Amino acid sequence: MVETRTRNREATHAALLEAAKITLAEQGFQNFGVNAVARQAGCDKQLIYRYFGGLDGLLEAMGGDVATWLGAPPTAVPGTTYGEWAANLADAYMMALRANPLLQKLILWELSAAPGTLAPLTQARSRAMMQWVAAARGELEMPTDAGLINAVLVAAIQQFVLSAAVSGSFSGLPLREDADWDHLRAGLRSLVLRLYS
Amino acid sequence: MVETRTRNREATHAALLEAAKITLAEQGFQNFGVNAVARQAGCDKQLIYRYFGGLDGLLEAMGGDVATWLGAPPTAVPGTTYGEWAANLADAYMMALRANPLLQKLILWELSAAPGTLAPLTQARSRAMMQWVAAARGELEMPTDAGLINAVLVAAIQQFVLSAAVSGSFSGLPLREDADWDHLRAGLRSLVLRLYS
DNA sequence: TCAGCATGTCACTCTCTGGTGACATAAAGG
DNA sequence: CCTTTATGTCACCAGAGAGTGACATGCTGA
Repeated sequence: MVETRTRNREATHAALLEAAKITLAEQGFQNFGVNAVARQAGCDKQLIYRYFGGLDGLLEAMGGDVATWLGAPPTAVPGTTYGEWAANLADAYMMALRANPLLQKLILWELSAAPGTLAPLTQARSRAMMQWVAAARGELEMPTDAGLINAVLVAAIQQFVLSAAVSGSFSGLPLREDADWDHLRAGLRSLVLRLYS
Repeated sequence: MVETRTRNREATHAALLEAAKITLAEQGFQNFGVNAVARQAGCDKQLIYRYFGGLDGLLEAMGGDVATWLGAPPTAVPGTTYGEWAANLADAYMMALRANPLLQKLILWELSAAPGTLAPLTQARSRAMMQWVAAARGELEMPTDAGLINAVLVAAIQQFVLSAAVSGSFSGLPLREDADWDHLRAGLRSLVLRLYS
């Protein structure tokens, strides 16, 4: 019988993982470290070394989780064109990322870290992202230049969300209120539809 | 007669500014601090406090410089359409940013810093960017939705360049060799032209 | 019950950073 | 020549972080 005991390795292990996510989401990667995570978890940092072998191990463990951070993708309605599907997915991704500080911080970290140091998490996130898209796409076939167009969309969306989180705007266009975002969503939708027409 | 003396406030002042740019470009914002800059400049950090009042003052001083970091924008050929102009400018911006680690690190810093802490530099960069674009545009008039389209272009370009610098790719498309970039440039150009047709 | 182990805590070292006061000396002016 | 000031250097402090060895104690099985 495994109840909640004062000493419980599994529970502590899980608590540390949860604390790591909270710390990253709330404090950002700049303040992410063994001390901060242990503080958040309310236990000693020594346990991070014992149970995960250090920060690297903790990051690897977080990587196993990353697929769940985006939630479920929107399901493709059977009758839609590729353009409509792409517009819906771009919209869904933008809103999901906007509501997810943890994922924002991770993306930022990947951009800021020395190359290679964040490899496990980067790969896990990349794979999760692909799966998210693949799950949304039914058996729609892609136009030839969809790869580039979608890359541009994803890139722009990420930059918008990251910039909005820190400055409330990007390149002049305001991204503070919901109305601002609705404006952007509408514009982006028509832009995607035009590109795929 | 102001020659190069062993003691020369102006020269030291300039050396510190230069060292600040080098440090940021080479080490990134994570390692940017009074110690690192002083090391780079080969003098004591005390002088940063004395001549700039601290790191904040040094950043403000860098802000005065920022307009020159992008170099001269491409001049608009008189007979071009807005779409061609936009495609040229996007291409020029992408290549200029790609060749400019200092600007890359600054953008990344702005995205990662706590809101407000980088205000002087952010404003200076924003202003410089506007001037750069304004200098390139002659008396072309913008289509109605050019604001959104251009924002998407700038956002995507920045994300591409930042991601390429750290991982050599973005969302599956490789961005390592010049050939990769040429491919992206061609695709982006046709995409911009289509959007503005 | 009690010995042994797993879990958890503490204290410490080492290094790095930002920041400051005290000191040395080159330059300039009387 | 000598005083004064500006320029530069050094030594130090407090704080935070990574990492580690020693210790305390709850849990478990014999």
